[in-house]
Amino acid sequence: MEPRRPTSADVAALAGVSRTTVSFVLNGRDVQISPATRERVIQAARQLGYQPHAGARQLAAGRSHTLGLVLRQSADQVAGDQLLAETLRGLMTAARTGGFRVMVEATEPDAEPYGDLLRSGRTDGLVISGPRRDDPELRETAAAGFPLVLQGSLPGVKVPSVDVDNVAGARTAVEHLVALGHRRIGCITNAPLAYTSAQERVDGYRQALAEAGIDGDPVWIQEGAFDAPSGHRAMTALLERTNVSAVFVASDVVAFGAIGALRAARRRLPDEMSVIGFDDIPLAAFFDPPLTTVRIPAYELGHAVGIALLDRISHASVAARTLLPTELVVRASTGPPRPSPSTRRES
Amino acid sequence: MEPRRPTSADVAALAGVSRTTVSFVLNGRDVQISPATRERVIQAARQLGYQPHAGARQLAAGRSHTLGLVLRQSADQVAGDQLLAETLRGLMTAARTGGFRVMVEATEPDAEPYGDLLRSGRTDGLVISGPRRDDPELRETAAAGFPLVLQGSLPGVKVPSVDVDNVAGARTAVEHLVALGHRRIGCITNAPLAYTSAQERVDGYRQALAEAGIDGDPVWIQEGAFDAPSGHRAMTALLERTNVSAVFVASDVVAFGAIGALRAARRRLPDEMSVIGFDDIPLAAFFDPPLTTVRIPAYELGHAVGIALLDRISHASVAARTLLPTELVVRASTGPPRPSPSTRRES
DNA sequence: ACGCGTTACTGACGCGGGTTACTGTCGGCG
DNA sequence: CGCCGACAGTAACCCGCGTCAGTAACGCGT
Repeated sequence: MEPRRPTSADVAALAGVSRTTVSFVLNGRDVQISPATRERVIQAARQLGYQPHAGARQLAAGRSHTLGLVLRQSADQVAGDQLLAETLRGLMTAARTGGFRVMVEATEPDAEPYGDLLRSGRTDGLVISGPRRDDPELRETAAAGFPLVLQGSLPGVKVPSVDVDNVAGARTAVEHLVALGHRRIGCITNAPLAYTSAQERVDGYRQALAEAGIDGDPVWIQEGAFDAPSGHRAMTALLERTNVSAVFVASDVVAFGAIGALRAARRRLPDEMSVIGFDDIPLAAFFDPPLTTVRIPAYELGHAVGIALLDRISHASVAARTLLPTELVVRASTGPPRPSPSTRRES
Repeated sequence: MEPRRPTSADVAALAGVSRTTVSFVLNGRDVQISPATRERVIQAARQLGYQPHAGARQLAAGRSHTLGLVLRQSADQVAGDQLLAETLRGLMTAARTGGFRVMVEATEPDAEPYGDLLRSGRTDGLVISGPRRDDPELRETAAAGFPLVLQGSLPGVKVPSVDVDNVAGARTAVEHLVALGHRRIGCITNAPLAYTSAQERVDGYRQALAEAGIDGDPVWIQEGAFDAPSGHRAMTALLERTNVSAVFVASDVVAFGAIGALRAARRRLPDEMSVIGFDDIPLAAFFDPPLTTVRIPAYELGHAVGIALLDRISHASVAARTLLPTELVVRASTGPPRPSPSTRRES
């Protein structure tokens, strides 16, 4: 027989006060309790190892003190997400400052719904990570007034979002290539363009080209899709169909595959081709060559999205859109273009 | 004004039955309800979009239907854990089959406790991931009778554990090197030997050497510590102090750093040095060269640990120790030793 | 001495759903 | 015809806590 867990009534009995007083003291309500009593209650609680029952508290107070993180991505994407752990850590840290915990739910897009997390009161709010363009459940849930915050961007949805400044980050990357002297700059996306982040990074790429007075060529842009093999394919296409001297790959993982293709084609980095990535995953510094990339502040992203959600839950005002700055990390995969191998191609 | 969420009383009213009946039907209790009534209740619940209140249910039934995942590692380790996402997915999938959700908690060792997750009733059981040798809280919590399952191994603790067969995996790796003809085989650990997994992998390495009739040299073994830089350092030491022709690196991430050191030393893989890793992280296939390694079934690991915990919670019997098999994945970083550069060293 | 406002605390209700013991009804059988 | 048991369903209590309305005691001014 286990010694039944102590309840607030036990604490009250031990401290010689009413249960109400215990509740007031432990929840730090307005000071209508004498310091002496307060201390007695606290001691009693400590002595008993009292821990409020989460369910009871939730039932009575109407709040679960739990945040939900919904991973709205395919299994492969989740598995390949190098930054998830960091983002999660940031989110948990933020949650903890508000006395919250984090519940994680991975649902393939168009598969199981997540709204029950809210409707069952299991969570007080949700962080939706990496949604696609369309998500009916998102609209419904938001319309129902549940606190939601997007991690990522989704134009046209009235939900606060926190994201990395993809456009600026991509622009920075391409500006770096331009500064090195490149004029023919390819782009491999991190995902199909239906994904907002992919679109934004391409936008940044285009902006940088425009600012540099470079006429882009649509063929310079190839689509990647989250993983290294897609980068390999895209780079192969780029080598076949263009003569770019540098490539902005909007994802380190994809860049990894792209570099593999360069290796297979016996193109040396950075002499014969510069490659700049995006994300700065933990292993980026250990690529061969060490990858120049654009750092995403993953921890801060998780933290910021957590704070935003906490604010929403407490009805504080939340910026409709928060963009976190990225940072250029120059390593060894980029350099000036070679004078000119001049293998100009037609068309 | 939001339309208050429907309660079981609403469902009961709509179906024209008592709340008790609703509860019986929705929880699938013994068949003392006529099919017609049953159907009416189900329809009513569906029509109202009824979702039981998690807190109330937890309070009444005493179970939260929530699993906790406690990451007992330093922030850096969590960030660098390439397999976490997969393991988490497996755990969530297992949880879902039992109607459970997953709550994640990352606590630095010796920092915040996690026992309150259990004592507050927020979770019905915990998966403790990657504990070190010692953890007083673990012993206490286990002794208090809370359902715990370790993901990893911790000798001497009476808690069921699920882990990868590190010993066999390491042995397989080294046997592979032996089969290629190597006799001087180094080892870089994945972590300090205080970590069980590191110790086990070294044990496997030693076993394989012994079986092959090779007298190991203590200098052949260098300690890595989770990240690539540690692998770089360890490999540098190995190059300076030994003349091994192959190295078993007990972690792909560490191997990445080790390969960096080889590159810096202008040693070509696999001609001048074979390297085999452990884990088979998503990027392993895209190393240069593609890394031969030992695959950890990360998803299955998470799934198995989840099932074990679910069993413990429902008082089913659980194996004290479950070991999942690994799989050798041969890529291009290993090959036969070169005939003999014969730079035999003394000592 | 009395009234009145504080201060310090408590009684009792309700949150929503699980569950136990009970009631009423009907068919079948002796 | 009367009794019994199975069947279908229900009333009422309980889980542990937050909280509002209320009460007792006390100080203070007149």
